[in-house]
Amino acid sequence: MSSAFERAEGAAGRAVARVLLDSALPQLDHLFDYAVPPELAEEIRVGQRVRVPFRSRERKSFGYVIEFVARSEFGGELAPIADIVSRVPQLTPEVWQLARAVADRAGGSAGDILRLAIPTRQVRVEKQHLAAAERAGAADADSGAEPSAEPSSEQSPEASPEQSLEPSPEAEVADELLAGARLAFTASHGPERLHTGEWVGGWAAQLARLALALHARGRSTILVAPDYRDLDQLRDALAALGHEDAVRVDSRQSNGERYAGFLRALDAEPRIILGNRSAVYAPAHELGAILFWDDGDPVLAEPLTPYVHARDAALVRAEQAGAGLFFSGHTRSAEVQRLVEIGYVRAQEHPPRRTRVVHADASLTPDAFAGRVPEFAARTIREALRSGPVLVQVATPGYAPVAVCGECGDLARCRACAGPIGFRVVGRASCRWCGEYASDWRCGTCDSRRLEERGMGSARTVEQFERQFQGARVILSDGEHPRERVDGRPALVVATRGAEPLAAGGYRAVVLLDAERLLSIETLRAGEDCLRWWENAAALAAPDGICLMASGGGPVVRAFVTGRTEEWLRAELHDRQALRYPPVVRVASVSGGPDEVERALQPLRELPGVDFLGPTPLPSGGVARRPAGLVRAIVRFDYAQGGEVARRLRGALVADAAGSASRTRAKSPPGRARPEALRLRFDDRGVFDS
DNA sequence: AGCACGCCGACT
DNA sequence: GTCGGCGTGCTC
Repeated sequence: MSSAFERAEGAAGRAVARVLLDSALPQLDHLFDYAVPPELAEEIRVGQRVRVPFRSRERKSFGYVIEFVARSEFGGELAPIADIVSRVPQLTPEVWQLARAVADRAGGSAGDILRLAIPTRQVRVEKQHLAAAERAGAADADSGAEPSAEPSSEQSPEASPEQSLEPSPEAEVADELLAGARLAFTASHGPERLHTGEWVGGWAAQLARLALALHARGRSTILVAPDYRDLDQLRDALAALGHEDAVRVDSRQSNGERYAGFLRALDAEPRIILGNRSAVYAPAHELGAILFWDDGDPVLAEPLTPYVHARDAALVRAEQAGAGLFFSGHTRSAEVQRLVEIGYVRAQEHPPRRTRVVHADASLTPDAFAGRVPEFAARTIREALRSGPVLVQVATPGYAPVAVCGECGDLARCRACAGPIGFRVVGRASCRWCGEYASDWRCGTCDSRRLEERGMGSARTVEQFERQFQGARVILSDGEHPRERVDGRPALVVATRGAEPLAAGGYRAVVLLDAERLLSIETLRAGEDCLRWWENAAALAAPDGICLMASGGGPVVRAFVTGRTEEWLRAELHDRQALRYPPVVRVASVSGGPDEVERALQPLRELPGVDFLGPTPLPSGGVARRPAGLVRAIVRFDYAQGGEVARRLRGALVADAAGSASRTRAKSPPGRARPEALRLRFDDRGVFDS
């Protein structure tokens, strides 16, 4: 950023520090100039966290030093920086540039992105890290080697097999990525045995080899996977290849662990950074590539403002850093498919190895139900159970998803919130929205008090299977009690989608139930999500195992059964083109009071490639306790207009927030934020779902 | 968010 | 001529 400039100009060139303040206020999302006092001139650096006076001489705010300039453009007198919080420059120029660009694209504040990127400091952890780095530096100076920030406790790299540059498929891909390639890769089904004896998905072993090939070339890699179970597999695969010291970023870490990893990522060393969605913002020395596993998983969408999807942040970062991008999955997301079709991402051509899939549609043999599964599926399960584990994927956790009146058959509704009632546990009906137990339930139609179970949750399926397959070991894995692994002995494993355990050697059979129920989820992404859930489950089968689609029909099921998922996705994207649905266009939802929303939309009306849905009234009350009178509009725009749309909506947000202070004071009593305040949300894939 | 500034009506 | 209401805009 300004380092060359700094050296040239010396202390005079650093007389003024430009600082980004910690603040959620959109009006403050720009740089403020501060004088660098003489006593801090020696130590101060770009990227350091500082304490500065703000709003008055006494009140202090925190912020990051973004750059130095010789003199300020600001008209008034500059306040001096009060303090340097830590001598470690926590914000690298690359991450700053990324945060700025990502925030601008999403109509948000850079500070909101930095909160995801930089963990809170832990003094003890930092002292430890700096002491270790100093010791290593001193040791290196003695031996005449390059100074290194590497803590001395780490393994010597020569001891591990990871340094080899031998030709391999991964080495070839690594070279392409380092030349800036952007690739979409469909990973083969099936598990792989590590030389430690552990089993991981073949995809994990492959991504680990790729990350190590990049590491061997002296470059850092960011490896992003949706959840901790995927991350554990990648960690194991890396460890088996001799790389024990990947930097981990995940939500289960303590803040100390997180900060320790962050400091290691900051070191001037190539690192493999392994993490969830926020890992895309990690500092990385000489970033070579960002690798994604299963980018279609919705948990990669950030739930905090400005709601930027990890994939989008990675696209920006790869572009800025000149790094490669690698999207790996058993299926392709609609977003990556779009990137392939516009030629921005290149699809790997080799057909992946795929589990044999058979369709055992119950509707073809209507009398063939012996219990939870059609007779043909039951035979397959019995057969497979003789030699190993069998996976059964079900749609719903709990006992029975739906409760109906035992007299008239009407759907049972919660007395408190009118939500649907179901059985999470056998014999215990409760509301699926508010959780209230339906102990004194009465039917609104016939006044009966008798509730009946409808539908099959995972627990009820287990109950059925214990009867139907007597003597079999039945194992349950769901969101509440996930099982990461099962051994290779015969067992009937019932799992909800996404909670399937990995089986040593792979499952003899994978049975997919409830297709019609999954497909009936009314979202724009239902088809895409189903293909992802099914392919990910099928991938857990042994190479000679079988996958059984036990029900359903229609284009999505057909695409899965015949393995023509890419064709289906192409057609799906083509349909969305006609409808102007994402990801063919971008969307932003603009909500708030009718006047506020109208003022925000006004500047967009003249832009080409932009259209509007609404504004329409938002429902009041509900779980969010939203007041009445609010509206929402959906703005759809071409990618090329994204920058301009975001800039104008952001302008409206700043104006609304600046004016809001006075209006709030005048009217509502002090309390929560002004409800009619303007709210923006870009690229929310849920906007078209009811 | 909090605080200063300034414009307009009501007062000494 | 001056005090203080509150709407407006700035915070380095």
